[in-house]
Amino acid sequence: MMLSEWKEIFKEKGLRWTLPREMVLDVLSKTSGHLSGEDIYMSIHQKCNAVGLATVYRTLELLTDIGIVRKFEFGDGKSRYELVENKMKGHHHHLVCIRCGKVIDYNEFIDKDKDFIEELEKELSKKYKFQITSHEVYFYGLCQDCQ
Amino acid sequence: MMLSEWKEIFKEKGLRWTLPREMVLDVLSKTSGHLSGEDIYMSIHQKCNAVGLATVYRTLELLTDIGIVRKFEFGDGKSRYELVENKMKGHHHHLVCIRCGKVIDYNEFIDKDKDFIEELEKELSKKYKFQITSHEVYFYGLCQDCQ
DNA sequence: GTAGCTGCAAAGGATTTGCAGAGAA
DNA sequence: TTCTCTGCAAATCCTTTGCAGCTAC
Repeated sequence: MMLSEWKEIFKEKGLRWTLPREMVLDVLSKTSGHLSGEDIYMSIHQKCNAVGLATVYRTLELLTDIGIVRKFEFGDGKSRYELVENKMKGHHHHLVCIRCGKVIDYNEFIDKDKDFIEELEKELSKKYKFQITSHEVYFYGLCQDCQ
Repeated sequence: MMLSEWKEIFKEKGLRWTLPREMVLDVLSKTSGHLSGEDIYMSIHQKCNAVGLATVYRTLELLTDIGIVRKFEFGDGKSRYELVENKMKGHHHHLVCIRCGKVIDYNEFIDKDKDFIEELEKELSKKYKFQITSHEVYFYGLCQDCQ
């Protein structure tokens, strides 16, 4: 997605288009994801030290609320943020290294995956009367370097 | 598992069997899981106010390290703890309500699940040279009460 | 002009750590 | 006795909030 499109979304929702918001989106769109609030703040700060950490968090919360960004927890106490639009939209499957913390989003086997998960989702919805909106799959272990 | 077995494990590892450790294990073994550090501390405190919160956390970390307890993150900033031995050993599939935070561990469809996940695990291991030790599946949505 | 945003600093909540004393082995 | 554990309080880490000033519209 391009700046102009995000701007449009903000306008529709009556939100203001500001420098901090633009910069947060810029950082998120230029990385593969898995960035913490601090990461994003640091990245912005390198170019311009006029944006505060609190604003970064406030912006991330806003973006999460309006569905542009997705928040993850990988188990180290920090939240991670990623643009929803990214490649595997709606499909969040991760390999997490329990030693170094590296996270790989795998995109192989996704089709097989998808069919399976979708059916499971349907069955679970029925069984537990849950209105399911998303899912995440994590595999934990040691990456090649840490074995 | 019974107290005497845990005691045995502690002995083997040269760890001491103490009141706080016994009480943490007692609480964990008497609930279905998904307890936060605070929950466990409170639960212990009702019977005996001689155990500190820090000790509860230290004990949970120890139990996690030696593999008796498993730590989860459901996205609300608190860690949750659960005995590894519990029913669906090694199979951690959850339905999380994004409004009220309720978590259901589903145990239907586990067999179908299991085969699928195991095969996927094998393929991912090969492809990414990851030594996978565990996995977790989360479905997020609204529970019956919150819809 | 006027909400909505912002930066800063202070507050908050969960978890960890330092330390001297307590208590398993 | 010895060395691990413990409680307490203080510290830390990530995140949120209060507030007065700023700025997009």
